[in-house]
Amino acid sequence: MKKDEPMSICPCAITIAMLSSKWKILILRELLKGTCRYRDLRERVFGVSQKMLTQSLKELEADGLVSRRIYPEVPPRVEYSLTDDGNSLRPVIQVLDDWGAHYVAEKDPDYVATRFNLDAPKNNWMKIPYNESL
Amino acid sequence: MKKDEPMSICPCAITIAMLSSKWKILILRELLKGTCRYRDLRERVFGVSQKMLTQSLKELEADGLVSRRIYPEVPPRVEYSLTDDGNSLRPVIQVLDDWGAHYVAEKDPDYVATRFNLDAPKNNWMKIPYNESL
DNA sequence: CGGCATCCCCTGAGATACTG
DNA sequence: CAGTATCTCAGGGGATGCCG
Repeated sequence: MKKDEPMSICPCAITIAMLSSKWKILILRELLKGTCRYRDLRERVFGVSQKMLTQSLKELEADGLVSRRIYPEVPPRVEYSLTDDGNSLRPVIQVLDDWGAHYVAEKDPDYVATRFNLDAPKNNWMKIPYNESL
Repeated sequence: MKKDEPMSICPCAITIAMLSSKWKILILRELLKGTCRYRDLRERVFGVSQKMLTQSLKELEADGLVSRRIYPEVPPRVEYSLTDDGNSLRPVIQVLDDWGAHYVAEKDPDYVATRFNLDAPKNNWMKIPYNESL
């Protein structure tokens, strides 16, 4: 790869960059099921802090994947849902899910456990309800 | 999500976690084309430092996606290639690539540029040869 | 209810120098 | 050629407290 060659941007790197902050995929996964209030996401995306949830939602909104609707009520109500672009991620997330499921199924469970700190009692990341399919 | 409910691990989060270190997807993308020497990867994965390349390859090998073959020669020769598991990522990366390409195509180029620091002269990340398809 | 503002810590990653 | 070994630093992300 010469330095003076014209370059372009790797599309798969773009996608990974957009999805790779710690909680985003779990948030998107939840929103794939349908519109959701902020507090619902806090409950369902197990382990996410309020700061990270807010921050992730903001970025997802800036990226055009999520839309935010505020109802002028007291107490306030805010609903999050996927945009068309967000929904277009469904097959992507599905493929990621399938590959991951196949990977863990064939791997040494101990390796997977240590690799992702599943043992640590404090670790809530990656957790989803048992037997929940995408 | 109750605290006492049995939990399982989100497969798509696993996949994202495995691919989301800064250079991995570009390395894998390169290895999808075929076996490669260390120095070839250094040239072709534009902008990767020698430390990050070594480190990423190590992790990919530990994850069982990449295999490393050393030839007992002087000077040494080391070739990297994808394992079967690594190759099974091809459709995954293809989907990521398609989605990313579609995303940037429809987005405001200025937004994309600022979002990913494409303007910064020092930024080499994400760069691939012009007109190179997956 | 749905956030912001702070403080703080740890790790991912860059830069540089050295080795079998 | 294909790596190690250090040092360094920015910023991702946790914890806590306050606000409209």
